[in-house]
Amino acid sequence: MALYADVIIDLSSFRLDRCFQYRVPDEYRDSIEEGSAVTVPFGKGDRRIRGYVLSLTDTPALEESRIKDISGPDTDAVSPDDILIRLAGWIRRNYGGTMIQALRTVLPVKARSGVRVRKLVSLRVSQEECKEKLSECEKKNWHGKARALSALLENPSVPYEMLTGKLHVSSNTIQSLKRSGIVEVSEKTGSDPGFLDRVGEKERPALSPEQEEIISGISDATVSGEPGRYLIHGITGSGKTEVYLGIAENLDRAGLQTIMLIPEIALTFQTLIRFYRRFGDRVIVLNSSMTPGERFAGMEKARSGDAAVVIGPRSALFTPFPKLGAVIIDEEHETSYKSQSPPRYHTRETAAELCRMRGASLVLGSATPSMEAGYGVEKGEYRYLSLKRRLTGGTLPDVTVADMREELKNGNYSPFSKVLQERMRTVLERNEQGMLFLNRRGVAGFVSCRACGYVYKCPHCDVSLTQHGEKTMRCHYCGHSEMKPDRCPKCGSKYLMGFKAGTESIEKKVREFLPGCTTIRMDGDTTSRKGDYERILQKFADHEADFLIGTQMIVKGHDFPDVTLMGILAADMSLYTGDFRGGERTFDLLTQAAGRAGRGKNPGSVVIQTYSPDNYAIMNAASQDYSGFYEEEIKYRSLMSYPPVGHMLAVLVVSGSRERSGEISKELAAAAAGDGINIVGPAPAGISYINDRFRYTLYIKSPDYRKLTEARDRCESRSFGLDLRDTEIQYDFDPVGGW
DNA sequence: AGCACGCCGACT
DNA sequence: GTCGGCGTGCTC
Repeated sequence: MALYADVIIDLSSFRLDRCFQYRVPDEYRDSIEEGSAVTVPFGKGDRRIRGYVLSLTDTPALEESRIKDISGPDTDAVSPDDILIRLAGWIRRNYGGTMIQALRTVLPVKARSGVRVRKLVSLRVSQEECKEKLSECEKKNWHGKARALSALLENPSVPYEMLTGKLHVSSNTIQSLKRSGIVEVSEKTGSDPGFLDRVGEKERPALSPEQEEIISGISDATVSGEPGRYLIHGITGSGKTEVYLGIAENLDRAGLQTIMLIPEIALTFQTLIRFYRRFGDRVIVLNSSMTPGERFAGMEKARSGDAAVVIGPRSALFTPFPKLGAVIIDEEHETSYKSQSPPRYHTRETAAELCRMRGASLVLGSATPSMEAGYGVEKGEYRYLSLKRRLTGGTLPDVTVADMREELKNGNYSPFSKVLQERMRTVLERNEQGMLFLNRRGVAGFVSCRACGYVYKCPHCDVSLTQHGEKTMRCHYCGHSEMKPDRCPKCGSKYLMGFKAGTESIEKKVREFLPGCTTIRMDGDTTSRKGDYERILQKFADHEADFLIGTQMIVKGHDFPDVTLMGILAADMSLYTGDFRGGERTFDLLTQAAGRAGRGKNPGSVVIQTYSPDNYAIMNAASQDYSGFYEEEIKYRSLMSYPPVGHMLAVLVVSGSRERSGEISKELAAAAAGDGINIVGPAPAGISYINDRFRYTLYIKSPDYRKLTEARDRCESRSFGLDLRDTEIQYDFDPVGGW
């Protein structure tokens, strides 16, 4: 009966983003179904190309003679099931791009190759002997050996790359340990982390009543067929991971699987080990260092139902489990959950859709929930659960806000306030450690008054203006521009400046200020090579420097027990980056930064330096008050109709000439126009010129998301009639991070 | 995307 | 006369 198949061709061009009809030969009548990956002849030369059958019919849509036959099933490709196809369709509709791009993001690559040989390092001596050796190494300041031994003490066997990679033990060091007969190096093939069978059972931590309640609440509801959406709000160290484990375990008992998502590069050995201890080889781990073959093996294991949990970054959302119980998104507010290439999907929303389709629960976890999650709670779409107690000990740090306007008034022109200077001295005297955090997001630079803190903002969009050239300031949303005046309109001071300072100059100033102190710098420049990041953190953990100076990357990281001071040098930098998420980003960064100090025995202190001490993001971060921040921020979003209250579609036009970009973006703006939507711009993009190409952006706003997808459809149909050679158009719904 | 067809300039 | 430039249009 099904004679014809609507096939989507595996070529990502928006001109081919539609179905082509093929005949299903008799011999494949049974084997080809909806979702099947097939090989079809395409184009003049009938070149063989992969396609996916989206639907089957028995009526031809065009002349019989023009319809070609399917060559056969494509066994080198994975065929998506109907849910995955529907999810891909949903992604295409909601985030733009082509259907084939959506399918490609949802499907694993089939490649049975490149299974690496993994080497394992394990202990050849008893625990006691190892402990002795460890203290010996510590005395002799053999940091590398000490790290290796303490890892081996925790786990009888550790992957070789884990030691050389994350823990930065050189292969020489391992050789030396091997020669002295303390460890042995064995090999294991296959994609399973081979040390599993040697990971000992460890006693489970006792659960707090809070944790128990959350675990059973979520898993009972899910198992009994009433999946829900939850937000777990809990500070670092409040035991979120234990809750995730508990949920996954309960679901597993009921035969349901769990997808555990973590931000990019955030998968620590510790987290991993905890999942392995609980689930053994029924955990699938996905990470960026895996070959396509290993990834595919993981997906097959999931499909077969042999696994209980998958842990990985956003792409792990598409793991084909037979019976999905829950998707857990840890650190849900992290920006890496938004894809930055088409289709620019957001993991949180896509997971919500997947869970809806599959009857699974969605669990978000964060110490500083996104505005989207908070708003979801407010609207009753998410159930709010909180973990208030800090289980791992350590006291909340004492936070001081230093008003840099006052410092200037008092003649302090250095980048360090008086308080910070004092605390830095104390750190050095007590042989403790300090971190200095320079927020360098938003390179372009806002314009502010150093005397009173006044910041120039767009009169229409209420985001900070950005300096362009010597004399002009511009809004990245609507293109509004004005001259930079000589004097501050509020206080008349002439200390108006675009904000800039680098970690390098700060490092120099620290050394000048405290001669004899040691510093390490961590930023884009010092972490260009693979492994630099871990190496620097490890050096600092080994107390090889008194101060660590760096950008946002120092905020996330392991606990440093000796760190008692966190200095945030310019809290304002992330506040005024010319987009509407500045406040949220600042609150998140400051809260996390504050949490870095005082993780050990000694109490910590945090100094936040700012020109806007009464800004609500800064004030609420200082008092660690999430709901206070949320209340203020949602008012602003609501007033300006920014997400999550309203919705916003960014359209980026890139072309080789400024005029063409401008013209095309104007055409699209005209095409997008419609009822209930508001068009802002077009204007030159934040970065208006890169790689000899000119970029314009256009923002389309509406309280109703559907109106935005409709506007996008109008733009797409209009663009068929435009000459788009040398031109690229990208769509980004509810953007995170700018262009 | 890739490939053919097609209509203009300098070459064995 | 013909080889080759890439602009234009189509692919079930």
